[in-house]
Amino acid sequence: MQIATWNVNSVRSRLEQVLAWLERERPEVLCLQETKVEDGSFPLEPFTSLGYGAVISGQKAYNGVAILSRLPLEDVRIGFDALLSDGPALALAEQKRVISARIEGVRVLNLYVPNGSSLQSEKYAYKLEWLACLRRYLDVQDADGDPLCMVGDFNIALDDRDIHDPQRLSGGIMASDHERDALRLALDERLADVFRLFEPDTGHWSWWDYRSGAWDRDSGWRIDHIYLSEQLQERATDCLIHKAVRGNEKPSDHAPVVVQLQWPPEVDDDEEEEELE
DNA sequence: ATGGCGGGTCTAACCCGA
Repeated sequence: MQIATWNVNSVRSRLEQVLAWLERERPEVLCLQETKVEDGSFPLEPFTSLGYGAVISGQKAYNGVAILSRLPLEDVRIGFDALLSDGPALALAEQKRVISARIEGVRVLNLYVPNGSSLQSEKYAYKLEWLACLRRYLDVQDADGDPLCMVGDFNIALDDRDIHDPQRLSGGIMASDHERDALRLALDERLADVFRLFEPDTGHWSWWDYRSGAWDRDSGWRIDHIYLSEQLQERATDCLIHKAVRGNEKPSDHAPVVVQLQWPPEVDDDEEEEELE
């Protein structure tokens, strides 16, 4: 089972590229961020034609998330307010950044974390509030007991290996202590960045700025992540960034990230014998 | 570098992203 995440920077602008990639790669699940479209205008039909069901939560011009799946989507939850009824969760619900569904018994949570703009900005305070709310949301969600695959555009480089020029950029937006701590607090030992289970080295990016020739200079950041709970970490065999997609004509500034899972777990011989007893 | 590019929509002396 393959689960992918991709900030497409407008699903309508990127439609032909997303469809071509889906036809080629055929992941069971693709989570989209920055769809930038209200639900009534989301292009559902091209995806259903390829065999993908969809659950969506969008708004005009900004943000927007969706989960596309060739397997049944169950128990869909939209916004932090699906699990939290307090003031902060309700206030954060205005921006469409959170959607989840259960797929083959796995809770797939798709997030578009606020960027924060700059450390002095009100948007940075919003980002920290949002991450604090994420932590509380995950605490409530834990009661489900389902294995968790949390994906998305986190707009945070977890450590300096994830930045092309840490000397210049570390400590700034997307690489500051407060936001890194807030994300690590939300992860709280229960979730692992699956890319790092396979690749310890720097030099692997998922986002390249449209400006300043960042792509040509390979000056990127790794800010698109897939986090797995313990049960799924043991089932992961691969996590790849589809870098070539960033070289397309009219690309998104993000590349897709894909995890390969042995899921549902194969029943091995020992277990079969136990079941027969 | 209050820069760069490329989405969006109130098509602009616009806003926003990362």
